Amino acid sequence: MPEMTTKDHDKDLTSLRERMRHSASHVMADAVLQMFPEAKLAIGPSTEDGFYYDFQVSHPFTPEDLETIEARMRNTIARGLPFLREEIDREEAHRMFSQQPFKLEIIDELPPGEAITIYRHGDFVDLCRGPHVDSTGQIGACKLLSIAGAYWRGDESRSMLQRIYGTAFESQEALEEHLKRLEEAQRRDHRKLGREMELFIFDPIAPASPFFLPKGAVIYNLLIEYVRGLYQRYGYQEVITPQVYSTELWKRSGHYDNYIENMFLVHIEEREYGVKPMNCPGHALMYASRMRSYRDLPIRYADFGRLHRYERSGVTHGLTRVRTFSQDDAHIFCTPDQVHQEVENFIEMLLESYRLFQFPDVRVALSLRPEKRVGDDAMWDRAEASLEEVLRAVGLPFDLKPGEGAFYGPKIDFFVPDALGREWQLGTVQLDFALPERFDLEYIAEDGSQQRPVMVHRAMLGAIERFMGILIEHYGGAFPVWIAPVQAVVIPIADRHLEYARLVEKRLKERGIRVEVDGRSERMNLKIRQAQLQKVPFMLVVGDKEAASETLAVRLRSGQDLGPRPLSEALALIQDAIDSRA
RNA sequence: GCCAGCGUAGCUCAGUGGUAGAGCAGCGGUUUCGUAAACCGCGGGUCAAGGGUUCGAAUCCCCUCGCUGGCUCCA
Repeated sequence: MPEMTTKDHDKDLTSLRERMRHSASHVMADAVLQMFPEAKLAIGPSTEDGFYYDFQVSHPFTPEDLETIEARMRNTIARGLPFLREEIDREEAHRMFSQQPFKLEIIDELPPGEAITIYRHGDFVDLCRGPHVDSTGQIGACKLLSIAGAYWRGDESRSMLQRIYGTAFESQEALEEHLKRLEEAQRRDHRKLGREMELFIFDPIAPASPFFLPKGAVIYNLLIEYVRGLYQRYGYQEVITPQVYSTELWKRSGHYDNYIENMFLVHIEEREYGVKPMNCPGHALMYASRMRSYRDLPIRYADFGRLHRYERSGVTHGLTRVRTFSQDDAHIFCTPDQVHQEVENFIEMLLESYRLFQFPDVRVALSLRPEKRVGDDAMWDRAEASLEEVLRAVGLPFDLKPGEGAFYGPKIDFFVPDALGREWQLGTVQLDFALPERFDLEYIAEDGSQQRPVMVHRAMLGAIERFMGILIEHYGGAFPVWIAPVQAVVIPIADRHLEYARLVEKRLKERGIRVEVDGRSERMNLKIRQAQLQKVPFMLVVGDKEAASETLAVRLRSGQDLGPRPLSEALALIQDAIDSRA
């Protein structure tokens, strides 16, 4: 027998948990049926770190119900009932699930000839492909977590079911560890940190619209400044465009037909205007403002313009889904031949920035032609192939998402998870064949003919707001020094050290370091504690010794005490940390 | 938009039909201190908004707004 490797062990554990959780969902459905015999069962799979089951019941589940269900589940688990697999034929399946319309729907969609399997434990039976653990006794420690609504088949036009989420682990310790991780993640929640660190606020007077406080604005502007630096190297030109356009523009761009319910409209002097949800039509106008030669291409217009989108109530979320934001948006106008190189250059720039921020779990998706689309198949073939080639050329693993592309072209999206593992789209690069058509964009080719350029929409960080939200959670508020809103706090021990503290402040400010002096008549311990909570990278303590010797006692937010350092050395230390962007 | 939950002081929260509370923060004072919370005192509320039930509502009901967790959506 070969020795079992860690990898095998992980795989076994994953498979055990999957079977256990799937089994737990059956046990939960059993408990729900005991309490509500008229409940209709939908589906109950295992998930990344738990399971759920969807039910249709007229009685809305309450938190108390959850406790009762959990108690019944524990009872079933304690009884150690075996899971029994059976194969049945279609007719029998119909009979068996005659009271379960959702199950009937699933049965009818199974390809003919495929075996129909059911799993039993005790008196409960469910249509199910399996696999399960051998007996309910093997389920381990489980806990129900929340109640949510979910559409049958994920279809908004069909009934809303009640979903119960839960999780199960092989041991009580593993379960508790998981719950602790969740709590830990909640401490990193950017909404909580944003308030505590005075980065931004929200006010119901402008729902889903952040107000960036001075410290938040520092980070916001530094991100933009960073992107500007990249643009300089990668050949982008920044432009500034209007905020509000007559709806004639949105009719021409197609937004009026496809996006109007997400737009803020204003009526002035009997004319209708739309606040821009995107920059692209404005850039198309600039492109079209003069004759273009193939020699001018590619043209790369970058725009940090503020966008407004009326996101449906219920979908907004802290900084990560807002109604007003700006993106590191740019549009590249190029010849079809240049598309590959442009997309590749963009991905290179994007990966450079993601490396800087040390995102460990970037997921890449290539979205292909949707059913409703513009352009002929040959064009889509070329466009999709071109994006796929680039991904292979740069060696990025990616998921294919058929049907998920924009109506105007295929796209590559970059997703990064928040503290709780929810994925958010940050970067995107989209090919667009529709807008150049609608705006009649042209360039004169080498042979003198008029040609249609391709438009590439692309954003690297995506919405700065969303990016900041992810960044806050990623670092738990302890930003790298170059981006920390306050890089150093000078902490005088007693009032008599204030004068020297001010001198230190002056020296740091001369270097452009973002420094504050905590000059309150408070104890040093309190000042250190508060600087720690604010995650300030450098705490510079000054007392009698330091004032006398022109030194600083340097403390890091890790808790490490570097002891007294000459002023010049401390300055160099901070400067290095900033310059390295680490 | 849909399902469910929540909304009490700046923040975190207690208060389930009978006079609105605590801690932190804030303000005033005392303390001048060596690496994560000194001490004493004082203010602070349209209990989200509106309507209803009741002798009486933070508490029960209706409606609106906002937030949270999901679902759908993310052009």
